[in-house]
Amino acid sequence: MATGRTHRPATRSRGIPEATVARLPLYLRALTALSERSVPTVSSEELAAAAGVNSAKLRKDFSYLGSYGTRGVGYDVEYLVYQISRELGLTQDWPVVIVGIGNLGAALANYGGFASRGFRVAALIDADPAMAGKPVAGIAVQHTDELEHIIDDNGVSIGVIATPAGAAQQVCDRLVAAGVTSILNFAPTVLTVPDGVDVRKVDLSIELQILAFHEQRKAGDEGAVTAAAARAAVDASASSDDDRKGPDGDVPAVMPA
Amino acid sequence: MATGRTHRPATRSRGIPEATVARLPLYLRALTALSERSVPTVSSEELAAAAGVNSAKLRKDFSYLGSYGTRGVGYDVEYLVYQISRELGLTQDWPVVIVGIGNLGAALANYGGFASRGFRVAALIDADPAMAGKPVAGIAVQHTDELEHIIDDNGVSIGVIATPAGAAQQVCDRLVAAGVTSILNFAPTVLTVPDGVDVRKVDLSIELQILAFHEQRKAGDEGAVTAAAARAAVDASASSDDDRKGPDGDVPAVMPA
DNA sequence: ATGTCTTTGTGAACGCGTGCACAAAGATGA
DNA sequence: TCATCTTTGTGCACGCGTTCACAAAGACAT
Repeated sequence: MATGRTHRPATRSRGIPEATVARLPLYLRALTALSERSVPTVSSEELAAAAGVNSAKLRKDFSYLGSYGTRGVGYDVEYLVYQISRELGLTQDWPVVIVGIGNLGAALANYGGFASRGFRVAALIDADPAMAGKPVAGIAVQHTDELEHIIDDNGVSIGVIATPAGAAQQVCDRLVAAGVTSILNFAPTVLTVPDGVDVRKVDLSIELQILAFHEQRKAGDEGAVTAAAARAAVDASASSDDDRKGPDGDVPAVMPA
Repeated sequence: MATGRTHRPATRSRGIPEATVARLPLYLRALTALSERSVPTVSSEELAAAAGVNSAKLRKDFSYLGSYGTRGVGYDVEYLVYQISRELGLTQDWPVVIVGIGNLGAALANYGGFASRGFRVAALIDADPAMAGKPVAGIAVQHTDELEHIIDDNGVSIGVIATPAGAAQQVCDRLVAAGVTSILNFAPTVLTVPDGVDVRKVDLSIELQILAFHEQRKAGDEGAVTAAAARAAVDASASSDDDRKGPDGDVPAVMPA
C-alpha cells in the first residue's frame, strides 16, 4: 500500500490488527455513499462488494470493533458510520500542516476533502522566501522559519511532507522536534524517526515500478490472459480482490525516483 | 503505504514474492545513490540500513533473484542495479498516459522523475474541452475523445487515473478496452477490472485516516511514549522499520475521502 | 409458539512473510 | 597451503492475515 507504507512492525494496536485498520477507511467510504442514498441497512455481502473485499474478511474486521450487526438483517449504516468514524478518530478535528508547496503540495492544499473528514489544513509551509505570503488554496504560505511556532500554536500532530527528497529528513526532524507524531511522507526517501512517531509513505515511483514488473511478466508470459482477451472481457464480470508507494535533493518530489 | 494497493491475491509471480517485488524499488533507489557516489560494493547490512529494512530480509529478497553477492565481500553495486532494473522491467521504456489534468494530474505531469526511470509521459488527457491544446509540463493536453487513438498509437500499457471519483470507473473501462493492462488509480473509488489487469491505488485520505487512528491511540494511551519524550528523543538513535466532498463526481480527487 | 430462512460472528486450518541463527563460501594474510 | 575472518545464502520456526465453513442468533411468517 499503497502503498507503500512504513508503520510499526505488526504490533496490533488495542487488539485491532493493522490490516483491519487499513481497511476501515475503505468501509467508511462505502458506508458514507450508502448513507447519502439513505440506505438504512446493508449486508456484509453487499458492503464487501462495494469496498472490493471478501465478505468473510469484512465480517471478521467488524468483529474486532464489536458486534454491530443483526443476524438475518445486516448492519445499520448510520450506526456503523459512527462507530468506524469514532474508531478512526475522525470525530475530532485534526489540524494538519503541509510542508513543501510545490506542484504536489499545492495540489494537496487545493483538495477539498481535507475539511470533510476530520482534517483541517492549519498551515502551508515552504522554504522559498518568495512563496511567503502567497495564497495557495486560500491560505497564505508561511516560511519554514515559522514551523515550530505554527506547530505549537495550532497543536498540530500530523504533518505532510511534500518537499524534495534532499530536504525531507531535515523537515521531518524539525516537525518531530516541534511535537508532530504522525507523518505522511511524499518525498522519495526513507525517513528516520524516534519511537512513538508514525510514518507512512506515498511513493508514486515505487507503485509504477511494481506495475512495470507485472506488465513485463505479462508480456513475457504466453500462458496468461492476452491484452486482446482482457480487452474483450472488459464488460464481462470482473473480480477486483483485496486491499490495499533522483536519489537526493532534486525535484519537488511528486514522484519519487 | 499508500497506498495502499490493489493487486492479485498472493499469487507470486515467477517465484518472486509480492512483498519482495514491492521492496525492489526501494533497494534500487538506495543502490542508485551509492552508484552515483561511485561506491563499488556494499554489504547487505549497509544496504539494508539505507533502504530501511532488516538485513536478513534483504538477503532473502535478493536470493529470489539469484546469487549476486560475494561472501565475505558483499554485492557489486553496478551489477545489482542492472539486475534489479532488469527484473523490474525498467530497462525498457514504458509509455504512460495521465488522465485527468487537474491539480494532481498537473503535478504528476510536472514531475521530472518520470523520464529518469523507464517511464515516459506519452500523453495528458482531460475531459474538459477548454483544456485541450493547453500545454502542461510542455505537453499539450488532449481531449478524452482521443483516448483510444492515443493508447493505440503509442502502445501504452500503463495508465494513471487522476480524475474525480465519479469519472474513474468509466475512464478505467475505456483504458482497459483500449489495451491498457496496468492502472495506477488516484481516484477515491474501488475500480472493477477484468482478470489480467493490474490496479494499484494511491489514496491519501486513507493514509491520513490510518495516521489519525494511531494518533488517537497514542493520545489515549498513557503508557506510551509522550509527545514530549518523542520531542526530546529526536536526535537520539531512531528506528524506522521496514510505510472532495461528496462520494461521487466532484473535485479532481487529489485526496480520496 | 414453532419452524424456516437469512445473515452474522467465529473456530480452525492454511499460507505467506519475517527474522533468527548458522553453515557454507570466498577473501585475505601468513 | 592453511588458518582466520567476513559476509552471504538459507533452513527453520513463529506469527499475522486470509479464507472456509458452520453454528448461533435473530427476523418473519404461519
